[in-house]
Amino acid sequence: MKKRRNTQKQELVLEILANASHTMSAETILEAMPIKINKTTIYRILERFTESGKVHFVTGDDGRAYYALCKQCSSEHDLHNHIHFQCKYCNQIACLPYTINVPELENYEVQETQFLLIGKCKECI
Amino acid sequence: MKKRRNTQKQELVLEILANASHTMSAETILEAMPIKINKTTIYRILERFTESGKVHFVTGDDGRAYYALCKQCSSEHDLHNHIHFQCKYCNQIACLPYTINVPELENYEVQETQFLLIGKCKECI
DNA sequence: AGTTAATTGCAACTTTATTGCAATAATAAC
DNA sequence: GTTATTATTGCAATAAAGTTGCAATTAACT
Repeated sequence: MKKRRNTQKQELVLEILANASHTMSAETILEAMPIKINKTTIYRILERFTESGKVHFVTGDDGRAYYALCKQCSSEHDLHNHIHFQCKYCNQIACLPYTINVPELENYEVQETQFLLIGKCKECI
Repeated sequence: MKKRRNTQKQELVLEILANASHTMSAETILEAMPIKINKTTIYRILERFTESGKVHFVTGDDGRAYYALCKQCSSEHDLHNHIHFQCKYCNQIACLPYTINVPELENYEVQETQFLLIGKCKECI
């Protein structure tokens, strides 16, 4: 993969994620796009950013992927081991500023984590 | 919903999960069934058991739901706050005997949790 | 300019899970 | 026991999320 500077579409995805207060699904990002863009492109942009460590995602218990800019994540190879909260009622997923200590496991090599709390958020209580 | 004793199919689902060393997807359970059964029925049985607290599930980062008998889960309203480990290579998800302490959050009411570690398991290292 | 490689769009497709409806089976009421 | 009621199951169709192959476009490099 040759290094190339970000295209306009890639920048827009980053911008949208940067301004988001919650994680966003691919579809929501698509809707937030000010210009016409194909959904496959969105998926591919997100995939590349996830691989490069700019973006991480949590899989909600609805099975959908929710993306966020890596603001809290320190390094390129961060475990993304902060907590996410998914509200069952408004279905939003937020990144919370709480980090979970990943235990040392003999038989497993941990590369990423997904810590998801599920329940009711302040808006919906 | 009236109380009724488990049907044969429901018992079989429980039995399969009880004998499993890892969590199982709906499809895997279907394949493990010794008798003919419709996939919709599997989904509905799993849904009921999940609601009643006999079974819990984790959503893998592939978006699929993986089910397990609640062996480690103490009460009916357990948070299922033990760790799961998903191997990226063999795609198996295991319940681990490590419990994560759920932090007290001001603005959120936690009802369930999904703690997933992702990486490489002993078999695949 | 011409070559090479990355990016994007489009349509078709795969996979997982859900829904509506009819058929069946189990419990309760008589 | 027979009937009424309610839960369970099967089947076919559908929904939703994400993926794939291929052609077209765009950007960088020489």
